Amino acid sequence: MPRRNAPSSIIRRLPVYLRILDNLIKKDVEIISSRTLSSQTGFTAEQIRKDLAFFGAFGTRGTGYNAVYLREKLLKIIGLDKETNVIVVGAGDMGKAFGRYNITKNPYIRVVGMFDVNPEEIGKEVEDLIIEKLDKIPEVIKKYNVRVAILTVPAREAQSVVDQLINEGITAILNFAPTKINVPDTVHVHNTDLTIDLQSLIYYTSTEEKTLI
Amino acid sequence: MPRRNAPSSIIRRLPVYLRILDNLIKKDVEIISSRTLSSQTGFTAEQIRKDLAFFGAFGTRGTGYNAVYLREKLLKIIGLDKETNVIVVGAGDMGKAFGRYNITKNPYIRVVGMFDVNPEEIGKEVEDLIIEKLDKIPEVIKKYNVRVAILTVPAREAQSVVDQLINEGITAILNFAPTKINVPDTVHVHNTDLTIDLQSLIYYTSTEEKTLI
DNA sequence: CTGTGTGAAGGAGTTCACAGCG
DNA sequence: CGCTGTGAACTCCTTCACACAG
Repeated sequence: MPRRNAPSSIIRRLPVYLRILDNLIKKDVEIISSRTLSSQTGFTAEQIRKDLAFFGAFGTRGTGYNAVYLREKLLKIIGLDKETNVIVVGAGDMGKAFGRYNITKNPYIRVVGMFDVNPEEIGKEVEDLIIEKLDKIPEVIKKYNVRVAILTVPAREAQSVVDQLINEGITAILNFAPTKINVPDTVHVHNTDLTIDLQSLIYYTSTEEKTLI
Repeated sequence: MPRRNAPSSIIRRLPVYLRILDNLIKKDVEIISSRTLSSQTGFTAEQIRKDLAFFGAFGTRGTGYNAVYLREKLLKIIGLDKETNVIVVGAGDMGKAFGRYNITKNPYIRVVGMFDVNPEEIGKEVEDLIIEKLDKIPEVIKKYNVRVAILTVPAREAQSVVDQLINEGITAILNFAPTKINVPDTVHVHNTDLTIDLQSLIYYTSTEEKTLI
């Protein structure tokens, strides 16, 4: 469907549109304009139209976008029209949080496995999952056709775990380990690093004080 | 110290440099080149030099950067030369994870309070913190001069909590609630949204399969 | 006359190529 | 001669302005 490689900046906004659409459809909204999407997302209306137009002309001039139709298009573009299974590697506090809290409430994505090295953690239940040893990963990947992994292991273990995961067929990694991980071009990584995020926020609090003086 | 408003893209890389420097200094490395930083961070050497040069000439031509000196400069630029206190609002799994796991190990940042609305959670201990009611926030903010909050409440509560926090003096928010929050220009927000991150990753796994066909 | 779709202009950040200094 | 520091070229995205369709 994409005419050429879509800019990652667009790709990161699509799920935002999808979420707004889901909410509005629940409220029986049928038609939605780029202006409405703009006020709910904070992106400009022009940008939203450009983003959507990148994948095709989904709207009706003078009217707006049909919410249900646009939602279906977005699902297809993102790849959420079929269920996606993911695994969580690293069953620390953070991993457990993802295992139960965030994802189970998401209609499109399902956590099908949770893994850790720590023998004390093995066998513990997190929601409907049982924490297993890392060497069970290949089995689960095969059974559920998993391509996406959430990585919440300590920094020093990250690279070796990543190497294993890639070897076993993972092609996308959501990395919460506070370190750079090396992957081949075929694998996509998104890094989220609390320390980096916090420290860069602190920059703004301190410069604000400076400029006020 | 910044000559003009620093681009946020630079600001987000500074903590990465800092982390590498900390690691290298522990190994008694004294001089470090932009090339070394490049291989450890994945950013290009030119970019790293530009980033650092934005704040001043910290290196020595022909040699490189003095690790300890550069670290001190970075601490000062980011605002980590003095201890920064933060609070966590929302003591769900995610909030608890941040309360104990990630931040207590960070030498520059200290979590000084953890808050929730749920009466069942109040009084529970997380590491050396006791979960308190939201109305205790002003007290803690005053006592510890807090400017930064980590927000891990459900989406529907986010905006009202944010309004309170800003009212009480918070100027920077690390937002984990899966929703857009509205703040005045004086307040900085960084959004981290697991669902958005996962869904955009999934885009790449599905397009990869398409292009292989 | 409303709201989408889009070429053109503009802006922000990155890469290049090299000057400058130890 | 090595590695930093930096103007200039370039690339990518965003904003603007308007044509176009209902």
